[in-house]
Amino acid sequence: MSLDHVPVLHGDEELFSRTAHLFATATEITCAARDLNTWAATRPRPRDARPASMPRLRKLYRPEVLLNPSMAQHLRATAARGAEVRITQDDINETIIIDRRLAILAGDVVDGRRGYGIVTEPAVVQNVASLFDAAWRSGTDLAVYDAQHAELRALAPRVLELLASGCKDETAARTLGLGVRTYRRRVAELMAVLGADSRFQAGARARDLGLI
Amino acid sequence: MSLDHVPVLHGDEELFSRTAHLFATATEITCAARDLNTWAATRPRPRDARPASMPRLRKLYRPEVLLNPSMAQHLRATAARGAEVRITQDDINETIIIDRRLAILAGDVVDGRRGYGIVTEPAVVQNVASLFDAAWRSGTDLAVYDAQHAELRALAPRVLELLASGCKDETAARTLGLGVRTYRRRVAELMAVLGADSRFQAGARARDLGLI
DNA sequence: CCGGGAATGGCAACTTCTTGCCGGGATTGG
DNA sequence: CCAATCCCGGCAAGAAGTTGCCATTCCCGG
Repeated sequence: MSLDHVPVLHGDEELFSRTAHLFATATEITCAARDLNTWAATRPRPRDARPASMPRLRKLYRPEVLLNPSMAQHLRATAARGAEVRITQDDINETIIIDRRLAILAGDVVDGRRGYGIVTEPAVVQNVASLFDAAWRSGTDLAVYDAQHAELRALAPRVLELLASGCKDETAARTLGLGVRTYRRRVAELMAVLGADSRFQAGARARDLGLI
Repeated sequence: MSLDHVPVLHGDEELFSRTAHLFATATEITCAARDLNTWAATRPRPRDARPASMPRLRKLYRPEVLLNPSMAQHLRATAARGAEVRITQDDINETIIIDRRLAILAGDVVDGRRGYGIVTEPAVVQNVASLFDAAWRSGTDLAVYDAQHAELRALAPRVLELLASGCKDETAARTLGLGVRTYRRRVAELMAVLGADSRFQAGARARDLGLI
């Protein structure tokens, strides 16, 4: 197996222009992402007046995407159009798998363009698909997760703002009219959703997601 | 004085195309910024083969820009080309003042484009210029500041990485081969440079500056 | 009206961070 | 070589954040 032959596309435009025909003919698309910067945001919907050969769409995201109202709304709309959307706590890699025969792996951003590795080697694609399946099984359906965390998201923007302002928990809690214990509960939940072990990490991630 | 007539340009391209002639004929330009995303980064140098009518250039930045090696290098190069560069702890607004007659005030980012307010009203421009002067006087010359904080910047990237990894101070210190006390000194210095009161804020700001 | 479940917030024990203090080792200038 | 200085890192007191526990309250379905 030659490991040195993985074509890499640079930037979203190149990705879209070179892979559009694959999406057009696909019957099963699975998609995993840590945020919406990668796939969906820049490609709102390929062509939503094409319900004839609607492929099976499975989308797997990390919970923090739901903290961004517009991202959350986008996902709900996607689900409403027939896609299966799940949320997982797993530390997933950003991946698209088409018909279990081709995988697109998002890489690092270089010079403002993200690299996308195109994998066709069947054995590798199968492995990637297995990893996806495992994460998929561990995921929660969007609607369920959504309901469970409704009250968190209601408060999250203000909590984030207060955290970003640098004030102490005591101050922030009073500002929100909450007890310190409850405020800290919200912060802890927020950090769990962000997958952050420390407040520093939470701050970085929140900024990353454009939540502050 | 009518407050409702401040022309606003949207996005860097529009700003550059509409104000290029102003920069070309200016004899004194002052520039304040919290980071290099606003002015300098996207406009490396207007035309550096034009030393004939070199205007007086004063640039004032917040210390955290120096944490980014490429930003720091850019500033040093700017200073080497004859600009006066200072560092201030003040919470400055992003501003350009041309010949003390026109001020360009950076505003918020909307739809990915930053708004730039163009102010020509003499009284307002004078006020803005006074604010700038005050901050300028409180600033430290780049070379001096640079020397004072050399050893911090050497360690900063690794400290930031460890903070971003979410590990405890104990772990991070040992990873760096430092005592916990020293590691915490570095973190405190870093937070001071970032102007952060909490680690959450520091994380957000670090991410903001692209330091992690 | 009553019992169950969920959210709240006070309490408290612990952990983690923050900082001043200070002695010891390295560096530098005389 | 000595002294001044700087940086390091242990110590410790105190502040801030983390979490389990639990009584109280509210809401809801029975």
